[in-house]
Amino acid sequence: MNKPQSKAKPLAAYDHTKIEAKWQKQWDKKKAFVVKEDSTKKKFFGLIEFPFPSGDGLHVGHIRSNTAMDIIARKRRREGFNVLYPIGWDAFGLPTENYAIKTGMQPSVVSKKNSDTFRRQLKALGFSFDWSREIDTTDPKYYKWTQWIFLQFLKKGLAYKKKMTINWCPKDLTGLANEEVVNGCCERCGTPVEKRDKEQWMLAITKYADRLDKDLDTVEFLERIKTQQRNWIGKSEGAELSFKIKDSDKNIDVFTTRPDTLYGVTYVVLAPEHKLVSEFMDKIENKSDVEAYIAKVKKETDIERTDAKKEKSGVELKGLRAINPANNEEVSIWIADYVLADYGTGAVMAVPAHDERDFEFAKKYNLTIKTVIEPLISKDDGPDAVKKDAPFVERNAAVCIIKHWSEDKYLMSFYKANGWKGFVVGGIENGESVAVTGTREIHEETGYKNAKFVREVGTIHSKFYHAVKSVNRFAHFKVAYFELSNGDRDEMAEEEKKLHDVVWLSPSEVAASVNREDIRIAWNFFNGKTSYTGSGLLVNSGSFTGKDSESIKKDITSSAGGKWVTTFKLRDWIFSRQRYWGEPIPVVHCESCGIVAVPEKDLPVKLPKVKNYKPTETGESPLAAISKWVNTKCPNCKGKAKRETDTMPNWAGSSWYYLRYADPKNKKVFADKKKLEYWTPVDWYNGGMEHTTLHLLYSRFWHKFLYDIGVVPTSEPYMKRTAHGLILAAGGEKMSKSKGNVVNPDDIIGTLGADSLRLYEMFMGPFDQPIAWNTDNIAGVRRFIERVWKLHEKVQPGTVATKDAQKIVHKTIKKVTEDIEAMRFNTAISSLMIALNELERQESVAVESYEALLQLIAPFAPHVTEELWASLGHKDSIHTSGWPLFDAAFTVESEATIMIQISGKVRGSFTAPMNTSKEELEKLAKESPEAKKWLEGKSVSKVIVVPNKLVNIVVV
RNA sequence: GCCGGGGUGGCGAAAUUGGUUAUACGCGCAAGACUUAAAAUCUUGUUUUCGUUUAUUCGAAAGUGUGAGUUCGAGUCUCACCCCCGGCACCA
Repeated sequence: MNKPQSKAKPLAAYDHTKIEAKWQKQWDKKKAFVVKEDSTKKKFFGLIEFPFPSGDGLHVGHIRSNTAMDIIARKRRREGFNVLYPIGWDAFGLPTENYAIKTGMQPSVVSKKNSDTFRRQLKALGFSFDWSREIDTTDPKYYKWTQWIFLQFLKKGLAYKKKMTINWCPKDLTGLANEEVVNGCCERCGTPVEKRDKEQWMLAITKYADRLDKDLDTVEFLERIKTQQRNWIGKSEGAELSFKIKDSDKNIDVFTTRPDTLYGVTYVVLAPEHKLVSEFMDKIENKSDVEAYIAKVKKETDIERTDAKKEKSGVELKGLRAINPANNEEVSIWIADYVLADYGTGAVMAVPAHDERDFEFAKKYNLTIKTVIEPLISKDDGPDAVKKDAPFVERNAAVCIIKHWSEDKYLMSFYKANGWKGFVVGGIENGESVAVTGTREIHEETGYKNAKFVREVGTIHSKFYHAVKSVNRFAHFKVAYFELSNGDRDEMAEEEKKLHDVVWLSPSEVAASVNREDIRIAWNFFNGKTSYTGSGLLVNSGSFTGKDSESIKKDITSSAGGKWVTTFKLRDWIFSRQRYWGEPIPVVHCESCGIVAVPEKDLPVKLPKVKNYKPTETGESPLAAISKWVNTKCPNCKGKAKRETDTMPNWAGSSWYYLRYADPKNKKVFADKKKLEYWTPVDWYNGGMEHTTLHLLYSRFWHKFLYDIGVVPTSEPYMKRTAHGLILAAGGEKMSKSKGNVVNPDDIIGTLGADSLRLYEMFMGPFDQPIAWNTDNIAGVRRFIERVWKLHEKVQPGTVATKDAQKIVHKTIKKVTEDIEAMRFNTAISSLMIALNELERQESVAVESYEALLQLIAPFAPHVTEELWASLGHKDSIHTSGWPLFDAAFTVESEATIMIQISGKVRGSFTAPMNTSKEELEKLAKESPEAKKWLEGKSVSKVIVVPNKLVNIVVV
């Protein structure tokens, strides 16, 4: 260690422009952040999403993410890690191509110009990137390996060509992947997508669906990222069952997660596109109706078709009947737009009693609704939770819904003890009917004499612990509906009056008061507006009647000859784009051999330079027009062949770029295995939530594939994934060029400096939360930097740090160290400000205190701290100095302030040594003047003492 | 509809695990100091209501989206509801 020799000479005024340029040059020259593999050191691979170099220049959002990871990277370096923090350009993509078309420039030229701007801007922010590893996805030396990976997919049969209906963007004139369609519109330009039938290259991501889902358990991703990916993959387990079509040898296969409701099937529904519909068309009696309906559905767009709010429609296939495999019952067959052709088997069994959509459909077309499940509510928490060791006692009871004789109001009992409202309930005696029990109980509990039984509504079962009787109760509530014919009423018995009042409520008031699940279900039953979709006890279900619906799903499935299967919502990845600016797909179409892969030795298949790369209306890539490039020889038979003219989506290059960082210049392999073993996996990856079901999912898929073919050492690419919140424009809207509300970082760097900008973006709010830009607030962090600069004047060589100064410094070390790890940058900076305020109050500041402060600020504001560090006489960079450690002796208080509370209200405080005994604290509190004042004339009923915190004296 | 995240001063936001008089830190605003003046800088103040004092002051109560609950004690826990943001959505 070199000894600092502070001269305590006043520094010149803080000139950010000079300082920032000076140190950036210096770091570049010294290759301060260039790393090599070093087996003696632990590695840390920190990653941010490499930017797409758009013509708009760097966005303040990039800075938020990059600064956060820069702070972490700088801290790791100083903790002794060998840190890889790389950068590159994800430069293929439509905006560049569109701009090139508009201006007549070559996309490669536009791209180069844009990445030059980005590089200049990133360097101006002082990020500690290893610039020697810079990569560019549009560099043939890079995309050679993107193409190579594609060939491996092809070899394993995971890349395949298929004619299918795809989403086509009429503005960008290209096909899109499912992940790129947002609410039926193109993710990039917002144009509603169209359907087109096209030959497409596909990647079989569905083969990895289960692992992509399951392996989320092995990585440290933010919970919301995991949920979102799981959602998207959409794993669902259920039964596949076959309904035979009567008088034929064909079956309708259906997928269901609720085989327990099989006995409640009253019809089956096919998607209008289902192939059985056309196969049986001649047998359908109402053929013309059916054909008309199919034609109508085909005309609808995806958005119209899948709007859940739209009223469902359908038409019966008359003359066809299906047979329920469970009980051989015949049911009708329908086609309807609410059944999707491409999910499950494209057909469903309809159970209107226990499925919302089926219910709605059945109501509309007057189809049978057959109840096969009665709700069973089992309390598993609270004081009435079922006790494992207590016996069950069954009991039948009537629940009475009672209507007023003249108004649309219903009777409820208001229980005075707990404020609950409920319907009149009474035990059913042996052999008694609900009607008899109900009428009797209504009279006993409410006094009303003329209740008339109208109908039974349904049954609800309930299991709970009956504390008074010390048994578990298994109650069967029969819900019945009564109407009062008039208001004739006897006086309520005294003991009933004590328990509850009688209140009349309107239907909406009833709905608002039913906060217990069983009462709510009873009320819903009565209203008949919804179906019961929960679990419970089976009825009308043959040999399964009386069983618990959850536990017999698999049994019912096998008894009906079905099988238990897993399905996914995830679809295979549409990998072709009909545009110029992407990696050419490295295959040729040979007249005699068909599709032939370009030999690996011939990679890369370079993008030809052309004059016109405008996309075409025909759905053919512009490359198709370049006959010189297209016409080639088959590598196999040397016969005539044409090159594939579709290109890859821009998600291709980004699916493996982090691997290339480990060995960016390798010409023999995409990355040397030893280097991969040293650097990968990525330890910490920060990026945007918008990539969760795109880039993040795609790259996990590629990585797993590369792992399977043995070329990468781990099965997951990223150990940890975090996400930053979006930076919005001042009004809270998205920043966009068209709205003219984009903040240009160059301006701020010019006026206030990169350090201020970095500090502001970290201080503006919680890192993971979206936040609106506010230029005024940058002044605060700029002042902070200036005050740190000025504090230098108070640094005197001979000064011994006071106890207070030491305490605040060590507390700050602790806080900043912890906050950086948790990405709580805003509170880390706030604690640095508090420390500065404290040190400014000192007469003079010890060198060690000031140094510690600078060392803590350094990751946030690397330039000004480097300058001040040097001014203290240090020859080595502050960014190679060890990360400060705190001494617990200074962070633990020796005295505690004890609050005096009287009946929970704070009335005063006193100080006492740490860990003073409870008895002592109580004594001290009672002797305090505040206590004396507030306790006068009162008597103490209870005293609560929390050591080191408070004494609460409760009085009456 | 379902799944996440959130609702605290004029604004961005703090508040270990329920417990040191809620609003740290920053912005803004107000007053003062310095200055011929302004900017910059520094100092002080800045939740609301009520009462009190000529005034500086002093005192009380309420207060973290709404309503209830648990507790000696709730921004923090429970229940119901309202609103905002993000994702998924006729997924069988």
